[in-house]
Amino acid sequence: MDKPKCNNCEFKSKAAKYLNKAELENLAKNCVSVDFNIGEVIFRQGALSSNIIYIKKGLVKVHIKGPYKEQIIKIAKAPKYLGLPTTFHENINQFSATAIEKTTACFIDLETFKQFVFKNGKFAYEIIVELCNNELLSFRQCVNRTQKQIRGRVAEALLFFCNDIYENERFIIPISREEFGNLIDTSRESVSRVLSEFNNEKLIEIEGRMVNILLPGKIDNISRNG
DNA sequence: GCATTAACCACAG
DNA sequence: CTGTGGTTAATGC
Repeated sequence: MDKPKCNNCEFKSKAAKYLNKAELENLAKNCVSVDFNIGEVIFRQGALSSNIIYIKKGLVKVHIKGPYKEQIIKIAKAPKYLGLPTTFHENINQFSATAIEKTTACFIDLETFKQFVFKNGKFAYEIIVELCNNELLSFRQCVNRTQKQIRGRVAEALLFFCNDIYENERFIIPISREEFGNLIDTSRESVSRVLSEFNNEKLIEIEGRMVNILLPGKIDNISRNG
């Protein structure tokens, strides 16, 4: 844990770029940066919090308790705000976040953050843009989870890792098969099966968690057509 | 009926 | 933690 120098932060959010010098100094005074190792909980559902959390670096899984089990909502890559949707009206976290890669997160005092929103329109606008994107994403995830079959959902998840997270056809799946299944709402067995199908069909190469997408076009097709 | 899809179980690395 | 095979239930021709 250390005091960040927000002024010349190399991971400054799009919104924070609109903060002036005085505001950035104020932010620095009311914010701490914390490093997390893989598997460490960044914030936990049910715990009290008066912070906005900004992921500067790393990869995080967002999860929430359902009626039966813990459910992974999404994988979120830095840079991104995470504590946002609930903290304005609630000071109890409504979901949890856990690091799945080495991650650095800033904990920003809620009152300080609110003042920026009240007084700096451009800052607030960028926050709204991020929220809108989040909402759109969760709408899409909702439709896809319900309407696509498992092959489509696995293909979609592979493309997500490939395009949105690693920007590379070769990558290492950052979660277990169990968690993969949880994320796309299916069993670990089905994930295993479909991945080896794709492997046998020469669409991907897979060895453990290492993936190489050989035919992104075909995978994209499967993803689209469910 | 028969085929497809996917979950659950069990067992082996 | 994974991969695979058998079984079972639901759904759609």
